[in-house]
Amino acid sequence: MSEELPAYAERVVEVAERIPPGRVMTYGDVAEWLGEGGPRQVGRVMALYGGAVPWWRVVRADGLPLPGHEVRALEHYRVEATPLRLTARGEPRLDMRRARWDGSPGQDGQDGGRDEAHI
DNA sequence: AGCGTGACGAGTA
DNA sequence: ATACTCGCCACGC
Repeated sequence: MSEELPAYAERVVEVAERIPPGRVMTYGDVAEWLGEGGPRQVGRVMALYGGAVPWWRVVRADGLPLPGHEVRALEHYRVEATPLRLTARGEPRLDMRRARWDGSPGQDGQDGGRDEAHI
């Protein structure tokens, strides 16, 4: 059976699928990268069709994991060695400074030279 | 038609 | 760092 999803949704999931392990993209970044729609649109698409793609690599600009899926996301982050940062409250949140992916090739890995302090 | 809500983001206090 | 406000767009009542 062919799942015909909207063209915009298809682009969104394609971008999400193209995000390399250990890296993340914000909803706004995906929208900006596509040049269409906004963060909320991307969020809606992910909420509906995100189950077919690595949804944990698409996060909020705050770097806060999805409420309700924190454990699942953190598990993936631990496996993929995604740069994390501990907040004052002791809650693990993504270190956007290093984990953010701009969609350019060559950044599929971590930055070298920098001391990787993944929690 | 208006109004509220949501897997958002940025600005301001 | 937190809390509040506004802008954004699509969906549902």
